[in-house]
Amino acid sequence: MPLSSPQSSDHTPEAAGEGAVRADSIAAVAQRVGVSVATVSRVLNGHANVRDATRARVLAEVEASGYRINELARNLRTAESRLLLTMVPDFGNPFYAEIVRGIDSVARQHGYFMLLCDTGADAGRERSYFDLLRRHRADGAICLDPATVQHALAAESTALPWVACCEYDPAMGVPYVGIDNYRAAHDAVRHLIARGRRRVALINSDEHYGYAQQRRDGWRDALAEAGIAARDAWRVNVNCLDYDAGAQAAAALMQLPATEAPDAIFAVSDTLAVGVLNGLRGVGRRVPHDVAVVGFDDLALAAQIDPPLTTIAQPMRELGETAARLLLRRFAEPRARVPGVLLPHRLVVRASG
Amino acid sequence: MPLSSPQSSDHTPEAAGEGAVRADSIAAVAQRVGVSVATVSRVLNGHANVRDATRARVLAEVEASGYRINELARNLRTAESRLLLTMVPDFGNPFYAEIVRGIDSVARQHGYFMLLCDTGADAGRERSYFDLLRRHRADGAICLDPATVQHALAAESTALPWVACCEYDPAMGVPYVGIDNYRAAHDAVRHLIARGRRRVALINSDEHYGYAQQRRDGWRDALAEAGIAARDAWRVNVNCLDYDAGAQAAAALMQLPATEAPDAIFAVSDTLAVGVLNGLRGVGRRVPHDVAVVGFDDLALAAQIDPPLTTIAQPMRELGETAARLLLRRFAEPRARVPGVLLPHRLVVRASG
DNA sequence: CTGAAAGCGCTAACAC
DNA sequence: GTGTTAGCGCTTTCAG
Repeated sequence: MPLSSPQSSDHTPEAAGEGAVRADSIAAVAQRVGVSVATVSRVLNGHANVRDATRARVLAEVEASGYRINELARNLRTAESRLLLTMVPDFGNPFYAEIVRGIDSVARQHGYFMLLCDTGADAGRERSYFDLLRRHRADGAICLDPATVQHALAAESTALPWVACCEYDPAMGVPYVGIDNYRAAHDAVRHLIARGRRRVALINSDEHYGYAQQRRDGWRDALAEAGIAARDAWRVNVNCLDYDAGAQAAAALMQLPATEAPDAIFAVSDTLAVGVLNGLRGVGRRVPHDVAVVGFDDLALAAQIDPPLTTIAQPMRELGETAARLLLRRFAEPRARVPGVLLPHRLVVRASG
Repeated sequence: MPLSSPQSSDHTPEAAGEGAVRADSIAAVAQRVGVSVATVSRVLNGHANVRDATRARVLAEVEASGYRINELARNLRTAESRLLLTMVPDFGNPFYAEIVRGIDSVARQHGYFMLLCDTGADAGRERSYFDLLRRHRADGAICLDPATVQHALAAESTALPWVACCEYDPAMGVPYVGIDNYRAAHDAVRHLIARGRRRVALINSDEHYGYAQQRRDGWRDALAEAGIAARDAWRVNVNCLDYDAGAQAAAALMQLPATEAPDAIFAVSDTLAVGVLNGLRGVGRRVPHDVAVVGFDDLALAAQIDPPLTTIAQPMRELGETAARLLLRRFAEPRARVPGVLLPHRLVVRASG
C-alpha cells in the first residue's frame, strides 16, 4: 500500500493533488481547452459573447479539473473586495446578533460577504476597523456604534461608503436606518402610567448612544405629560447591557425610601430587563405587583421568562436588512440623496407590566 | 461659497479629496519622496534594511498624504487573504456567539480578520462557504457544524487548512477542540440521580451532531449504572435549539402517564432548558419540586432566570480561542501531527436541579 | 466570437 | 541601503 492515500482512487485532478500542487490558473485552464484566457474569463463571468460550443468545452474542463477562480486576483483587478464591514459594539447581545443576521442575508443575496467586527463601542478600535475601507479590504461599512464615535468617522470621511444602523444622527449626513426612539420610550412610559404607575424609573445605557438620549427624553416627557416630574434618583445609566448590570441597577433603585421608590422600571434593553427581574426577586419585590417592568427590543427571550416581559419590539431583522440595502444602494449611486429610514416599533404587552 | 465643502479648510491631501480622487499608490508615494517603490514597501512592512533617515522621510510622506496600502494588491502578491472563515450553525445562539468571540480575539491578535458565515447547519450552504478556501478568499476555516456535514468536507479536502470546534470526529483526521460530551452528560445525569431523581428525560438536539450522540450515550449509561433503563419515551430530539423547542418538548414529556412522566429533564442546551422551564410552568409543574431541570453550556442567562439553572459549563471562550490557535498553528506547520484537544467541563449546581 | 496584451498595486528577488 | 524589475492571476479594452 502506498504511503498515504486517504482519498479514494478517484483520479480527477481535484482529488489527486488537492492542497499539494500549486493551484491552477485561468491560463492553465485556457491552455488545456485550447482557447485564450479571455475566453475562459468570459465564460466564468457569464458574458454572452461566447459560442455555445466553446463555452461548453470550457465549462467541461473547469468541472473536470475542479478549477476555482482566484478571487484575490479578481479583486485586485476589479478593485473591489466584495466584503461588507459590520461594526457592532457587542455581538454577544442577541439584539445585535439578530441585526447582523439581517445584514448578512441581504449581503449574501448580492454576492457580498460580511466581515464582522466587535468594536466594544471603543472609538479607537472602531477607527482601526474603519480603516479597512481605506485599505480596500472592505467595500463599505455598516456601523452600529454609538453616535459619539460615529461622529469621529463622519468628520474624517463622510465620503467613504458607510451607513449607520440603529444609532444615527441625521445631522451627520450619513444614510441611516433606525427607529423613533423618542416615541418608543414615550409609548412605553405612557403605557405604565395608564396602568396606574406613577414613579417610573429608567435604566438607560451610556448616553454616548443617541438612542439613550432620545429614550431618556421620551421617558421624561411622558412623565411630564402626566404631571409627574422625572426625578434624577429614578434614572440610572449603565455602561453595559448585560444581565448583571440590570440586576444591580434594579437593586440599587429599590434602596430608595419607600415614598420615592419606583413602582415601575423601564429598561432600555430586554437583557437589562431580565436582569432587573432577577434583581427585584433578589430584594423580595414581586413583578408586576410591587413594581412593573418594561423592556426594549422584544428578544425571543422576553416571552420565555417569568413573568413574560412587556417590551417595545424593534424590527431587528429589517433594521439589518435595510442597512445593508442602503449601503448597496450607495455603491450603485454614490451621489444619490441619502435617505434616513425610520422603521416602526411596537409595544408588546405581557405580564411584567 | 463653493459648491461643496463639507470638510474644514484643512488642506492635507487626505481631507482634500477623499473618495473623489483616485487612491494613490505606493508608486506615487515613492515618487513624491524620491525613492523607489521597493524602499517604500520595505518601510511599510517594517523591514530592517532601510536607513533611518530614509525611513523617516517615507513615514512623513505617508503620514502627510494619508496613504493607505492597498491590501487587495498585497493579498494577491503574497497569496493570502488574512481572513479566517468561521462557519457556525446559528450565531443567534449565545453559545456560538461567545465562541465566535474567542475566535475573533485570537485571530485579530495575529493579524487576521474573521469572515463569519451562518450555515444554518445546512450541508449545501456549508459546502459553498467552504469553497471560499479554494477561491483564496479565506486562508483557513473553523467549522462548528454537525459532524455529519463535516464528514462531507473531510472527504473532499482533508488537505485544506481547517479545524473543527465543538463538533468533531477524531477519525476524520482534522484537528479539533471540544469537550468530553459523554462524560459531561454522564455527570449531569448522575447528579440528578444523586438527588433522588429516577425518571430522567433527555431533550437532545438533532443527532447529526456528534455531541448529541455522545450526550445521549452518557445519559443512557448514567441511568443504566443506577439500574434504570432509559426509556425511549423519555428521549426527545429537537432540530433547533431555541426556547420554543424546549418549551414544547417539555410540555410533550409531561403528557406521559403519571407513573412514567419524568421527574427530571436534562436538556442539552441552556436555551432549550430556559424553554423547558417555561413549558413546565405552562403545564403547572413546579421546578425543581415536581421536576428538576439541568441545562448545558452555562450561558450568562442561566444564572438570571427563575429558578437559576443547574447546568454543565463549557469553556466557550477558550473553545473558540483554541480553535483559532489550532488553525494558526496549522498555517505555520502544515504537516505537523494534528492534535485533538479536549477542554474541561464543569457541573454548576443551582436551584433548578 | 475570439485572442493578444496591458495593466490592477504590491512584494521580493536580484543587482549595484 | 537602495533601485530595477518580474510577476501574482485576473479582467478588459482593442483588434481582427
